[in-house]
Amino acid sequence: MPPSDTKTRILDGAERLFAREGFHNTSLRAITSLVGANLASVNYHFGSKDALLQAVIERRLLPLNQIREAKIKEVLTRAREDNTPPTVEALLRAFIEPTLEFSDSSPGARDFISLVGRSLSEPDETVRNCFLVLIFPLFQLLLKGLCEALPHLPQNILLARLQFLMGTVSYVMCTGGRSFFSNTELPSPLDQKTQIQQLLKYALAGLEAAE
Amino acid sequence: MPPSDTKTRILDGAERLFAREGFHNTSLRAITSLVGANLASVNYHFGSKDALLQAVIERRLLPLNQIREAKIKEVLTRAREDNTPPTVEALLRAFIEPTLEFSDSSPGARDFISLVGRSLSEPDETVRNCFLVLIFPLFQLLLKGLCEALPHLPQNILLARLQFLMGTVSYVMCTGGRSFFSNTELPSPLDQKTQIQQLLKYALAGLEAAE
DNA sequence: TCTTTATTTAAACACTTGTTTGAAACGACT
DNA sequence: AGTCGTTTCAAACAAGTGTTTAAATAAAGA
Repeated sequence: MPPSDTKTRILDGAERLFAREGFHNTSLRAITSLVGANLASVNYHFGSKDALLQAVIERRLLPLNQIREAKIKEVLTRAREDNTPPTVEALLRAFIEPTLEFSDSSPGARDFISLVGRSLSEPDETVRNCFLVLIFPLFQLLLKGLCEALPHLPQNILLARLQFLMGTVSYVMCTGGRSFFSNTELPSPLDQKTQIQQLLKYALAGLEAAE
Repeated sequence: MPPSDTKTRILDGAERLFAREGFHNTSLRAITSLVGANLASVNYHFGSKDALLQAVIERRLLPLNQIREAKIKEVLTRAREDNTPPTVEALLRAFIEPTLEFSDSSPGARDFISLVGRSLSEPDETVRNCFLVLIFPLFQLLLKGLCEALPHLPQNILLARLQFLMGTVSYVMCTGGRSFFSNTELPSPLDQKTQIQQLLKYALAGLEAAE
């Protein structure tokens, strides 16, 4: 038996509700009653609502980031071995693909991804920083890779473009592939696989555009 | 004297706080005490907190959308007159540039833009729909324009790419040009003007990329 | 077995939330 | 003057918030 069954049940419920209703719009009572736990157990196991969010984030983001970091580093070292600059596409794939595989790995993971996707535009600075702190090193590594891949472009331009990329990635993440505009007057949306292909093409062209 | 001074003071305060702290994290007491109004005046003038949000949004978004719609339609009719497809760049400019001019028009407008920028990833569906309903016709018009500009690309692919664009635009809008990652280890960010130039280049390349 | 630690529970706490009330103050009009 | 519709105000309302408490229960070790 794991350290505490209720502890992970609370994590699961919090993940789900934080993702679907937002952090401030989710009460501890909603979480505990969803997973059949006592209200006080949240503060017993986690200490506070903020600490619960922290735990929800770290449980999934730490391992995910480890995978993404390893993949990006692999691209970088391989390029260094071959004495050629890394390709933007390889870097993008290393960053994006693990996220999607992870998103498909479990139903809770999908909620989590949309939670992370919304983190960039989270108004509450305390909440936002919970995410940013964990994402920043990866962001930095990716920027470094892009500088090697596109040495003819100034760093601050690459920084701006990388942030444009973060914008679309976080949008795709928090919509979970579905469109917010569900309307019969619009063409039917792409399936997830081709949507990702398109995302890669779109971002690739944007990042590599002439200055 | 306008219908009620407090009414617009409340709108201003709500706009500012909704943008900076988020809708659910802003209390009516915070708004009224910020602008020196009585708590009950919100319900007197607007009826409810939700209706206040609605009013905040409509006050600025209706005129802004009118401008954007006019500019896009102008591009479309001019292209039809010349019997040539509209250019993607002209469409993009018609969509993006009015937003930025508007954003610089007053300090409150800047807050408002970041509020709108976050709307796409707003977790609360009721809140999100306040924005989407107003943005949808414009979105549809822009898609139609893109279909004319890039007739060799399938509509559903253009739809996906337009949503990617919305992701980066809303990111730029809600950060207000500033980066979330403010760190000395990063290159210094672009000034706003060149950031917009870069955004146009980035989006243009992404939208026009081969299928 | 008894003892000690870890966990769960119901109840209460102090506080904030959006909303409503009814009286007071104001402004414009005759 | 006084009347009428509009606006402001302090106070209260009921409901919901995160957190704490102290007792009850379960689990584990000696």
